[in-house]
Amino acid sequence: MSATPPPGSPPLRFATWNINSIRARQDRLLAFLARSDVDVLAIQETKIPNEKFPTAPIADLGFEVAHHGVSQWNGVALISRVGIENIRIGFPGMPTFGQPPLTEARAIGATCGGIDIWSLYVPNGRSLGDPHYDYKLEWLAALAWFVAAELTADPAKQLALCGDFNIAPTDEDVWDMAAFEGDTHVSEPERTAFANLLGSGLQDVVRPHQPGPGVYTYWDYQRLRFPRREGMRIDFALASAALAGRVTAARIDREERKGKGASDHAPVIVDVGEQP
DNA sequence: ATGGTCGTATGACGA
Repeated sequence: MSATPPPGSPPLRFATWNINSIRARQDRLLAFLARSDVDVLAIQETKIPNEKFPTAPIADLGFEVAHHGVSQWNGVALISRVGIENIRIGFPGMPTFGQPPLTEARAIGATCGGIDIWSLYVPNGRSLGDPHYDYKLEWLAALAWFVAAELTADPAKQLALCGDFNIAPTDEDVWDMAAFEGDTHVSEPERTAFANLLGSGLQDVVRPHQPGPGVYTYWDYQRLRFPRREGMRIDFALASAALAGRVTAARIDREERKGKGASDHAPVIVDVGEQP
């Protein structure tokens, strides 16, 4: 068990990646950990219950794992070689879905290398007017409340929200707005919810280093979307002001989307400098 | 050609 570094944190690299099934992507995940030099990786859609999660091969590479999965759906994890402490399953006020209420595995948080980091899988929404769409908006509103409370308690907190937010915040974040007319991910309520989340005290720390248009993190498996460069920017690393000020670089590992057996999402990687 | 593909309780459904 490694210790969390003391305040005055060292530089580190963290990343977020919707891997779309740990079982289908285990070899790719291990290869990514081996080559990317990430210290902390937030993954989403592991699609596996805790007891089946392949912790051992990840541990062999020197990483600790905190995974939250209750079924073959959803599932989130944090993978860290700079310690994992203060593990939190879900966030206070996180909504449930349906009746009877279902608590889904969409959020896990921990302190890694002096940063409070969360792996989040925001509900997809399915379609406008679907109960799942309302759930998505409620989930995002609750998340904003949680972040506001965290930053009110400690305005200097090093907080990172990583994950698949299932929202393209601006028209630039999709390849063709006409293709998304009447669809989720681009609707005004979703974009307002995302803006409110930023308003709780967070910044997109990738965009300043990867200006658009044409910068995406997700490409549908269908219709040759990836080779046609027809994607969406829906995966984000959002940071509190104290952490955002330390970010020195960020990139999207588009290479990981290539070839047989790729996830439909690419990893998003952030470099954090030493705390001044 | 109004789909095309992946993933999951392999069977419809979710993304």
